[in-house]
Formats: sequence, C-alpha cells, structure tokens
Amino acid sequence: MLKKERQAYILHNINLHNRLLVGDLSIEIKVSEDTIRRDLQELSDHGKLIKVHGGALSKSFHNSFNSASIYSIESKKIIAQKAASIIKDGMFVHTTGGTTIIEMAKALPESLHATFITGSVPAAFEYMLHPNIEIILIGDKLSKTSQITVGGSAISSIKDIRADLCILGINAFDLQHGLTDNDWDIVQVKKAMIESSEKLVLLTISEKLNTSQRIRICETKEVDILITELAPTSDILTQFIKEGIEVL
Amino acid sequence: MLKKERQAYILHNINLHNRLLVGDLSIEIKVSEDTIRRDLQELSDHGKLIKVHGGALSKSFHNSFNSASIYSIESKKIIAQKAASIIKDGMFVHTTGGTTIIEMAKALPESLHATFITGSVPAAFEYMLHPNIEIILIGDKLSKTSQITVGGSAISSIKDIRADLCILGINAFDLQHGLTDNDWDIVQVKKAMIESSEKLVLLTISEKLNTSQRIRICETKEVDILITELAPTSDILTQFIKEGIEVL
DNA sequence: TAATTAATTGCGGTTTTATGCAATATTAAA
DNA sequence: TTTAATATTGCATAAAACCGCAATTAATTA
Repeated sequence: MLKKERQAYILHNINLHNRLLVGDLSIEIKVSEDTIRRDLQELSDHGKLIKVHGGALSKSFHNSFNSASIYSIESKKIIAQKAASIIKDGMFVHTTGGTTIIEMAKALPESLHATFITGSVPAAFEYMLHPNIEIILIGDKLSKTSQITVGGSAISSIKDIRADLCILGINAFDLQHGLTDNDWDIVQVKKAMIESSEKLVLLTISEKLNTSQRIRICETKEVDILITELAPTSDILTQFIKEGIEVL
Repeated sequence: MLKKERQAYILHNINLHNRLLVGDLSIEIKVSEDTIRRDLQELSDHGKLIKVHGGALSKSFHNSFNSASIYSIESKKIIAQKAASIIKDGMFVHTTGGTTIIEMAKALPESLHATFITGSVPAAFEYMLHPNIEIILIGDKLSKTSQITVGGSAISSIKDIRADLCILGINAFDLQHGLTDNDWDIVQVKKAMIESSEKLVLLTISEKLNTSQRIRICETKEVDILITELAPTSDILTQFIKEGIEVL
C-alpha cells in the first residue's frame, strides 16, 4: 500500500467514524504504529484531522481553529480569503470554475449559508463539501478544456437566475479594453452571468492586470469589485480605484 | 514499445486500477524503472495522473475510497468491464452517478467515441478524463447526498435527449416489485432517463438482487439488460433470464 | 543517402524517503 | 503516586528517486 493511499484510507475512515485509534489502524492495514503516527502527524500538519493521544479526531468536531488562514502565503489563497469575506448569508452567487475560484470555494467558512450557481464540475465538487451551501448546477455541453458547461442552454439557464454577485476568475483585464478572454464560448457564458447579477467581482493575480486578449466580456465601468493578492494601496491598483472600482 | 504507446498503456492502466507501482510496471513492459519514472513525471506534468513515492495514482483517486468498501470494489470492476463492452461508438448514453457507474466510467476504453448525459458531478469528473467522450451535463439543484442534480428542470432536460442506452446503478431489484429505490427525487430522474432511452441497462452487485425498497422506478419487463459480477449461468440469474432479460 | 542533431533509454553512484526498532519520555487513568 | 499505555527521538536499513553520462535510436538536414 502506498503512503498516499494509506493516508487517503485514514481520512476516509476518520470522516466516516469521526475518530480512530492508532492501534486499531496499525493492525488493520498491517504497518507499525510509528508509521500510523507519522501519517497522522502529517495529515494533522495539513489540517486534515486533529491528532490526539491514542489516535485522531475528525476536523468537523473541533473546527474552532480553522488553520486555513494561517498557512495562506500563496497569492490565490489570499485572494480566496478576500473573496470569501464578501459573500454573506442568503446570497445567490454566480461563479465560473478557474483555479482561483476553486481556492475560494475551499476558503468559504463552514457557517456560510448561500446558494452558488455554476457550470463548473470541479467548483461544484468543492461546494458539495460544504455543509450549508446550496448548489445549482448549470447544464449543457461540457467543455473539457475549461471543465465548464457552455452553450445556449447554459446561457438561458443562467439568465433565469438573478444573483447578488457574479464572481469571475479572469484571464485579462485592463482599463482600455476592459475585461477580455480568448474563448468564445466561455465569454458568452460569462456575459450571461454578469447580466443576471447585481454586482460584478473579479478575482485575479496581479500579473494578469494590464493584459488583454481578443474577445471582450465587458467594459471597465461594469466592474464593481476587483480582488488581487496585493494590498489595495498598491501602485498598480490606483488606476482602477480612480475608475470607481472598489479594490480589496 | 514506443514511448507514446507506453504512456498510453500507463494511462489506461491507471484509469482501470486507480494505482500502479513503478516496479510492477517495469517488469511488465520490460523497461528500466527510470524510464517508467520519467514517463510518470511527464504524465504528471501534464496533469494526467498523480505521481507518488513508489508509483502513481489516478487523478480521480480521491473519490475511489469515498464510499466503496474494499470488498465489493472488485465486483464493481467486473461489472464495469462488462458494461463498458456494450457501449459502442456514436452512442448516446444516459447515466446516473453511483459508485458502480463511476467504476464503469474508469473502465471505458480510450478509443470509445460516445456521448454521455449525466447530472452527476463525480461521474462527469470521470468522463472528463477520457479523450473521446462528449459530456452533456444535466443542470438543476444539486442533491448533496447523492451528488446528482434533481428537480423539474433536470427531468425536462433529460427528456429532451433521446439516447440509445440508459445505464443505471441501482439499489434494489426483484421480479415482483421491479426496480425500486428509496429517494423520491432520484426516482423521478431515473424514470425520465428510462423514458427517453431505447434500452434499459441495470448494473448491480448480486447482493442487491431480490431486495426491494419503497418507491417504484419501473417494472421488471421494462429492463433489457442486467449486469452483475456473476457469470450469466449463475443460479440467481436464471429467474431473470426467464423473464426475457438479457444477462451479462 | 549520409551526416548531424536531437531524443530516448539504461546504468552506476549518490541522495532522499519510508519504515521499523529500541531506548527514553510523556500522558492519562487507576 | 504509581503504572500501563502511548509518544518521541535517534538510528539503521532498504527502497525509491535523482543526477549525470554514455550508448543507442529516431528525426532532421545537407
């Protein structure tokens, strides 16, 4: 049994029974207790479970100290944290499915009661792990490159749902060209999402700012909030603030 | 064996068994372990699999331990193989998203060109890993317990698509009560899938045969093909053959 | 086609990782 | 407090991964 498999088995087990004993597990999968302990240590370091004397406990029991924010050095995690903070109970939120959005989904607090609308399979997967989030899946033909549904049916479904926020992980944004992308189908979907939402929120790492691509999604003035890994006081961001965009 | 062939072989293998060991594979296809490692590195770089110490794991690995207990997983793989064999190029196939279906998705040959229609997030995930499969995702409210979309909109979308096969992973089936289940929403979805397909195929481990639950999905005579882990000559299956069901 | 270039592969030596064992320290329960 | 169970630590060993190199093979170009 490979180490990763063993750890997956441990996680599965602990999510099922909420607790486990080192001794039991050692016999069950025929490795020394030391190895189990080391696995538990590692999983605990990654915040997947709580290690205690004699075994481990599921995180869902003791989730008071959610380690998510402690370790978030990485840009996307910073963005995710900021984005998660603007979503309030009861909101309806349109989202796409880029890596930044996935990070955001992971960063959502367990207490949040909200409804997410998405055509992205990996995003739906993340949302499903949260206890209090309702998910509306947008159906249509699934684009394999982007792992999101695209097409007329998807667009009309999106337009049926009036949301509070539209949170987009983006590819390119500058003042002159506005929000742009390079995939026609995705652009159509994003346009529909923007249309049927009150506020438009962009998530992006700063290096995508001041770049542009071929197809326009919307103009600069339609953007309400811009979230990057940088502090709002950062030089690159002042131009956007001048245009009336709220920068977090 | 050429590099491309070898890598294709590796991918096929890993999608089938979820895991592989460098040593095993080295012996199996008679190249050095270094070569295997380099292949795995490359495939890992392209996101086709997850490389770990000692071997590699399938990308869909995190689902593999989730609900299937180890003992029935072998049965499900046998079922998956048989099911995969009845799907031909060009077919449209309605599927649900149980563990058996997931196994089937993993067992589909890379060469298969077909279109799968599903409201299941994990199933969609699996289908996405295959190069030649088109996916139509059924949208609606996502049920967290079953990880599948349910509701009126899902049902009407399903009815819009006339398929060749409807492949259901099932909960209970006996001659007297027919096909039954215990979740109202899921039953409605399955009914719609059956209605809009030419043939109805059931996948199940044999222990679910001759059991029944509260809500009827369809009658015995509507079932075309039954697939279990047992040989078609097995005693338990003769009763179904007598009813005119094709048993694989 | 021949010659050159690039890619692929296997091998030896080195480094890293995984794991078990034993000695010691810590914890928790009687 | 005493005692039995559990953790920690350092160490040994085997397996696996990595690195550079040379031999081979495939692809490109003259």
